Amino acid sequence: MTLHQQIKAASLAALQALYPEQAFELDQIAVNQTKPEFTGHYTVVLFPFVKTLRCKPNELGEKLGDYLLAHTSLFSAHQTVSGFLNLSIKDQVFTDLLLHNFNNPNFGKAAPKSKKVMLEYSSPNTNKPLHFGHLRNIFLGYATANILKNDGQEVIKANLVNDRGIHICKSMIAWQDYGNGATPSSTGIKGDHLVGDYYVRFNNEYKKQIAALVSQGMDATQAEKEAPIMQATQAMLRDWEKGDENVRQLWKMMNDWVYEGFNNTYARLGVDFDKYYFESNTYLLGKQLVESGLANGILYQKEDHSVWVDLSDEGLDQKLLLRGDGTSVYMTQDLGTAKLKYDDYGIDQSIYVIADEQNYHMQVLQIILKKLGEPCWKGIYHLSYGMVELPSGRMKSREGTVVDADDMMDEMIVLAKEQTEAAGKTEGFSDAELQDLYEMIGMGALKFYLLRVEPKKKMIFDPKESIDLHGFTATFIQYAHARICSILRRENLPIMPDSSHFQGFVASEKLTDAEGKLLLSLEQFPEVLKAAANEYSPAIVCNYAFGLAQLFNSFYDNHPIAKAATDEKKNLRLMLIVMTAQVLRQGMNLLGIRLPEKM
RNA sequence: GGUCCCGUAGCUCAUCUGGAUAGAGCGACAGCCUUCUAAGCUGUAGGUACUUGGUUCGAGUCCAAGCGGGAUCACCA
Repeated sequence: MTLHQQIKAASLAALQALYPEQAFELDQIAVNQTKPEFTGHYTVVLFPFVKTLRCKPNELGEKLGDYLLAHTSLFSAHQTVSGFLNLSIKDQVFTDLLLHNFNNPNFGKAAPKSKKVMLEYSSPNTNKPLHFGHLRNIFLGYATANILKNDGQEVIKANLVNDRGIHICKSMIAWQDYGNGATPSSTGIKGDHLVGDYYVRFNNEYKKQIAALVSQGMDATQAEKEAPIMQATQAMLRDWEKGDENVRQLWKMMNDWVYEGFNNTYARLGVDFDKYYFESNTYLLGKQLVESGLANGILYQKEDHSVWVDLSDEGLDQKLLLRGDGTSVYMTQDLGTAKLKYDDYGIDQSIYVIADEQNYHMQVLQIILKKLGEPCWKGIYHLSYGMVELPSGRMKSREGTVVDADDMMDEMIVLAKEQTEAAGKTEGFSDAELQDLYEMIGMGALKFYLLRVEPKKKMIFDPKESIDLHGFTATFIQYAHARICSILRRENLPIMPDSSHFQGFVASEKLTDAEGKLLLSLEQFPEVLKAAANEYSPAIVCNYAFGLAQLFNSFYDNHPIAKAATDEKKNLRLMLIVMTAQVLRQGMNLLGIRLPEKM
């Protein structure tokens, strides 16, 4: 049990004992961290009780505080200030925590529970490379999966690849018409970028053709339909659906280029997947669901044979599920895939990491599944995040106004190199070690930048301003970690020393304010991770880790560690920084951010 | 127009789910390296939490209305 929980429980028991005629609920008891301007670590708010108990807040505070001190071994002092009972935690509670956990790699890790979730993220289209916006999705998905695993859940990371459709054919047509047989190996261009180039090429040609038709007097919407390149693309899609061998071959070849590129990018990003779904395999699945829904009278059919669902009882509109010609739409596919995931793994929850532009779609998906009586509807959770925009607005790959993911990584690593060199911190590293360090710093900064904001909020990224390596950044946390490792090296201690290094240690000296603050923060790590899991929010971990690193830096500045006044203090502080480093590592590890031992 | 999301320091964000005088980072200004890494630390300036009402002992947080920004409401995905 965390201190926070213990204090709540103890306060409840105390109130119950002091006022046996009253009934109290755990939820009524608000326990907060004490504000820095007051003495104490945790604060019980007394106002909720003064009305029913008809007593003065300060009297209640005194009574409650006295009782807690007498009946628990948690507190050393209490003080009531204008309705708030401030409790000071005994040093021994903190030193016990430290002794038991300073080198515990499982501190903050929850016991396994029987909950199986699938978390779908990334889910790219295969017609263009990944951009900065996708990175938010990917980091968010990967980090959240780790956070849920840490919470004891079984997590299957899935990637639903959108590998078919008209947009894929656009790149194919452009390559066929203008590519002259270019391949990644013949051009030296990464596969996903090469295909993306032809997607842009398609749009350029398309625009030209429309303009030409319009100048001949055709109206714009007509021209959009009749542009020869669009006609050819639609024909290609039909051929694809028919299984035309040449088209399928071209399709497979170009998609393979893209996958090779994506795999390269995923590897650099440090993310992976347990299961891939391909829309070319699953896009027909939903049809069956829709047909049985039609047979059961849950859905209805119009004269043109198109199939619809009526959601007016949910306050929504009608939604098309099958076209008049029997082909499926986006929603149909998603219905099928949702069921497939459930059937494949018997999952309890199905999480979708998808941008907030699809909030409505996800809401409708769930409602339709519910109407169809598919049990998988219950577990659907849309982890919605705000889009990443440029100062000029949304990124449009069609218009080439995107910040490319691969370029971004390169730039971040260059930035890390420049700043490391500028700080004169390259001595004592081999070239390979430096390269690894730049990678850690650059990628760490990028990941942290995208994860530190609450997922729901949209972000604006200005490419002209590079991502900072100071302040609220991964670099700051990495630096704190490197400093700790440096001290341990000088003391000839491993990063994770076992208790034999501290034989015979007894904590008897009073903790300083800074020591207490660090320990208080360390103690909160498990509940922070719990909150991050409950709220699907890596940002909570970012904020916590930064706060902890801040506390450490401040502690470091005014407390000698290796040269502490007594052996006891030295050992205590060494254990304290070992634990701090371990918690920082574990927290950042959940976010996919590595911490160097030297920088 | 309907529905949903957002609005906190010049900028980027927190505020532990309703608690004390709203906190960090960047930027600005002023200090701190013969002592474990100055990518750091300490301090100063910076606020009508979009507005107006309401609920409450207590509201940035909950409710209502309005203002501003965004998303979405396709036989696109």
